[in-house]
Amino acid sequence: MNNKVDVDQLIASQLQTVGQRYTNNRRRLISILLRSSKPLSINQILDMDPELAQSSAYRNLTVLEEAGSIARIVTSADHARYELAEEILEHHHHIICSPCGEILDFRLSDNIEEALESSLQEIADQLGFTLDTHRLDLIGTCNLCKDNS
Amino acid sequence: MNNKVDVDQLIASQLQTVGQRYTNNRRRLISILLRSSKPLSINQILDMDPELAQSSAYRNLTVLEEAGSIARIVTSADHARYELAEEILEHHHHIICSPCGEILDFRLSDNIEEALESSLQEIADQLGFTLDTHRLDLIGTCNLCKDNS
DNA sequence: TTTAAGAATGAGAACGGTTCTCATTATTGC
DNA sequence: GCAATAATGAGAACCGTTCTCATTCTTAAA
Repeated sequence: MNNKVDVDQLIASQLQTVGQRYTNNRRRLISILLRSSKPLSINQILDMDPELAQSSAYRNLTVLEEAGSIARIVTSADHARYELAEEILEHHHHIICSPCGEILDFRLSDNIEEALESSLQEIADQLGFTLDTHRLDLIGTCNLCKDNS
Repeated sequence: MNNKVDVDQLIASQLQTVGQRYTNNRRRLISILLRSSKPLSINQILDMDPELAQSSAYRNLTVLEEAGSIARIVTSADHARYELAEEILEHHHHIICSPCGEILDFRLSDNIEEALESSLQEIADQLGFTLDTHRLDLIGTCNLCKDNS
């Protein structure tokens, strides 16, 4: 899933499945998220493309989320952040700086990730849950915020 | 930390440390959370004690969070939920039903939890983060919601 | 005990991120 | 081309949460 063409085709078909078009505005949003190595807030997205209207951006991000193309990340009460879905980015986790809200992606080693997943599946079975996914966030303070405090 | 007296003393000293009193309203909130086996939304809390004013409940939950006595859990865009801090409840994780928002607590086996934690510490070091905590959420659908769909 | 100073309370106003409305514009199938 | 339908964007509305401020309660000193 490293190729832009492949990503575009996947997203086009994801949108088609939920009866939505891959419009110009939606392509702009995807393009911004493709260029970013980390989840972006609405304001960051709008700053990167001032042609985007806020209301349409929100609406289209919701559509893209419903299509399964992007993921919305809610960490606290402030702005949500958006990134490409795991189907595109691969499964990963987040490390969050609580002072500034910055989020970086990271991956666990395969053996830890696998041990964790089988353990989680077992727990979900016991509790009678059908599992969609899991999310693992590290909460802390980045070097930059540490220096400024 | 199974004894109500111990919990009360711990919270009293946590509040004192941040220059706050353990008032009657704050005791009511703690009592509600102590009686619950799962994180509660504001509305659930107010339903359990109609004497509580909404604005005071919000303010006191914030004070208790700042004192480190309770934790605020934000899962998506809807209401936040509150539970006693890990210092009181022990370290644990959440399994969340995305249709209805219900949250249950669960614990990992010690060996998986330990392997995970040392791996996470390593990652935080590499990225230059000082780690406060981590959170692991399972997202899925509970049996009840499954039956109703 | 008073009593004064500071903290907590609660009703309602304000705030702000997000969603909705609706008139306009673009796209699609015939 | 031409309807029919979908997408767009500006601004209004929504709603969970926070703030304001007048009142009530606590605390500590006398």
